[in-house]
Amino acid sequence: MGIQERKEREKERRRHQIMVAAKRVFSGKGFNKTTIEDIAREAELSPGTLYLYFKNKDDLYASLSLSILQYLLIRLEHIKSEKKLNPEQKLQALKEAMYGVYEFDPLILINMFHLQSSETLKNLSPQLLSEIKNLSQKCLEGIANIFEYGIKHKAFINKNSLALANIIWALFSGIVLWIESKRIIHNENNDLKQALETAFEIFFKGIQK
Amino acid sequence: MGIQERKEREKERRRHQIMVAAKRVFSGKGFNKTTIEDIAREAELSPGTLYLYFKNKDDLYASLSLSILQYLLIRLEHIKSEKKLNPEQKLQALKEAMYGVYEFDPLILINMFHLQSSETLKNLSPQLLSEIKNLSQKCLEGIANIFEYGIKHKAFINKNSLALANIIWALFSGIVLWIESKRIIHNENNDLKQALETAFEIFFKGIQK
Amino acid sequence: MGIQERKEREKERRRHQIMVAAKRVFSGKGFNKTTIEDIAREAELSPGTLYLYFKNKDDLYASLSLSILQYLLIRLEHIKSEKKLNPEQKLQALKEAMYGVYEFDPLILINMFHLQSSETLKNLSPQLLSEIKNLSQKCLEGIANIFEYGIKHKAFINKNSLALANIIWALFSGIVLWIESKRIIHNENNDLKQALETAFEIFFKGIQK
Amino acid sequence: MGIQERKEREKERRRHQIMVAAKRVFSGKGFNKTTIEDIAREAELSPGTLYLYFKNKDDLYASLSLSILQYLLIRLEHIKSEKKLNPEQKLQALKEAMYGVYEFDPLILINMFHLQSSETLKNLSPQLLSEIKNLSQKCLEGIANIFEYGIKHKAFINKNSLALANIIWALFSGIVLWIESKRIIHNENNDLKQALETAFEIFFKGIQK
DNA sequence: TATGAATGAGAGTTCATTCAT
DNA sequence: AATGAATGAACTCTCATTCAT
Repeated sequence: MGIQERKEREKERRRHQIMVAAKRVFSGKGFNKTTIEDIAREAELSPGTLYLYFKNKDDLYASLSLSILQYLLIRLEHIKSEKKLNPEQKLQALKEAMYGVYEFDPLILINMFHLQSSETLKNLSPQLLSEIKNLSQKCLEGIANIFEYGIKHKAFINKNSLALANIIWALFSGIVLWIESKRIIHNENNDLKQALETAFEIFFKGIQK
Repeated sequence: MGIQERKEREKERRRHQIMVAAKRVFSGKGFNKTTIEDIAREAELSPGTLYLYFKNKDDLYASLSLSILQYLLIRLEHIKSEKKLNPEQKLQALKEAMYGVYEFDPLILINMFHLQSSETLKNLSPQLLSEIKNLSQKCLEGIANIFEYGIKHKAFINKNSLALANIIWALFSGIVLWIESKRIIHNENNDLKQALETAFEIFFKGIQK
Repeated sequence: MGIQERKEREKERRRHQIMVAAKRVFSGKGFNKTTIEDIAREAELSPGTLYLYFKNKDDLYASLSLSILQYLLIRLEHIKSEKKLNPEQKLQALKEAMYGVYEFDPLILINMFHLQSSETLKNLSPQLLSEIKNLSQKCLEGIANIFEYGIKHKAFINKNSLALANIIWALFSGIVLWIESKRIIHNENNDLKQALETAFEIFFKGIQK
Repeated sequence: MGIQERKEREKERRRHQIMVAAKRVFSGKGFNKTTIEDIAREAELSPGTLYLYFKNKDDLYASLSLSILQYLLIRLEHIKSEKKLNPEQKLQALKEAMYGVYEFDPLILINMFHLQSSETLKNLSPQLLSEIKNLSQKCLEGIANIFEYGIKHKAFINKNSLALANIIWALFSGIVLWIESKRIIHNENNDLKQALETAFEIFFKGIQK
């Protein structure tokens, strides 16, 4: 049992090591220009080994997203459980959670949004796809829950809370991708934090009663 | 003279024919899964012919974006020249222009946002890249101009107009991509128009004085 | 009749114009890197037109050699008809003829030696190949004739004259190609004339009785 | 340790196996008509495998030349170290070395001279090109050394020894290519050995004091 | 479990040649 | 006679994946 456990842990650690390497390479070169060998080299493993831990390249890519969604979900559940916060404070907490997700690992986040908006989605294994769907669904519900709370307390305008969640999520991803894109196209080093701050400020003002 | 003209027109038509085919295939399979032969088959031409009209696959892909940006720019200039509109009406016009862009050709728009947020950008010919930069720059300025107008008229809160333009652009792209992504992941057929409508409503409310 | 003749002459001129262009391009880029379009552009004609004058690319390439062989043949026949020269003087004349051939058009000459030593030979039309064979045969005989003359006059050692002709021809081509190759590899600007001079001097000394 | 060594050896063997196959195919069809797939098939490997051992087609082609130059260099160094030979005997040894090089592998030798006199040179990797330059430079110096020796001993006429080396090298390559070419054009099966013999005889006579 | 050599399908692209005008 | 747009076969090279060790 102890041995089994240790093996389990070691396996998990190996998986993690690969994901860290993958994240770095994907972020630097993008999905298509990244080769399995690049990742293997970065992880100091052989290409074949990667296939012991991930079904294929797509799966490895998508697995990165799972970790960040899990992190976000924890933050959201934490917000939900904070009974003392008023609606506005919850919104502030959401903003911080989102920025926290970005700071937690910008590269992974960008990866995830790329994944979200890309053809890769179509090639995932059904199982992984369903895990992602499941998690992102839960996250959306977590966000919606915050709006629900504000609406119930007559602090926010009466809109469908899930619709609001989708919009704020789209806003978040749009900003992250657009800022990143400007960095590539224009070599501008725009300040994401500032942009997010402003966007949320406007959004919050926009939904207040 | 007449001959020259006719040839010019035919050449343009051929280019168009290829772009239409490309758009369809790219939208269906994504950039990387789309092969030149796919497009050629769709356009009922031979693969070699495509290279008479486009330097390579990247260029063809990016060319699609140019057309839609041009369309948007025209709409924006039109809004600017409408002297009788008050700030709120201009914002409404912007919303309609954006939705118009989507309706003009949803597939191309999605293509463009994919391009914007992807590695493909890094591989474009400098010339084409600069054309895109140039056009999108002008579009952003066009949007900023609307906010400028509202700020000057004390209708909008006093924020940097270009920052606002970036945010609304990010919001727009985020929504389009996110809705599209939900269509793929969840087979949901979400209503983009409704989402845009709500998002703009909130945003407008958020920047009003 | 006059018309027919003029047409004939114009056709010949066009052929010539193409060959001149081809020579320039082939010399600059080598056979394989040269495209038919390159040549057409240089000749200020369209690709299709070239095929009215030459069966294909190989033929065009080989045709260049014919002209230079013809030139050499004339020089050789001239030497043969010079009854007043002694064997040594004839050898000197041969040397000058060869250098003359080089000067007549170095590019074509190099082209021809490349052709001689290359795979292209295998792809020529039988007709063109036989023309080349025929002409080069005659040239070799012309050279052999000079040696024959020297042997008969007891000025040269008694070797098979055709064998000698082959050797001097190989020496000539070897030097031209080798000097050219050094120019490419080492960026050296070796003096072909000097090398030829020395080589012939040694050779002549080597066959004297 | 033993494992490492064995792997090294096997890798070398694989490389060799590919080179043998390449040589055969190149010789039969020439550089341009030879496809990577041809070579792979001949080597009983897959096309991809070739790229594990050679950077590209050009590199594979050029690598063939390296082996023969190395062989020649060894022979030349051997001649140099033979202190008992007089100048004439050294020349005889050079002749034999050259013929030995031909016999060592006629196909490779012809390949190398083709390479030398062709556009392919322009496309080699700088590294490989410099290896070839280096080796051929050393070979030329080795040959020049023999002439030097003869000149010092007053056996040969006083010419620049490197110039003589270039000439004999050009003569050698010229003969090999010309004989090969006659084999292709005329289906003659000329005797290279005889031609070389005669050529060297004349050359030697030509440089003797 | 880990390796990494080998695979081989498949991609983008080129260009000699054709043929309707 | 001249054009040049269109063809499409053929090329080199890449790389995700497998499997014997």
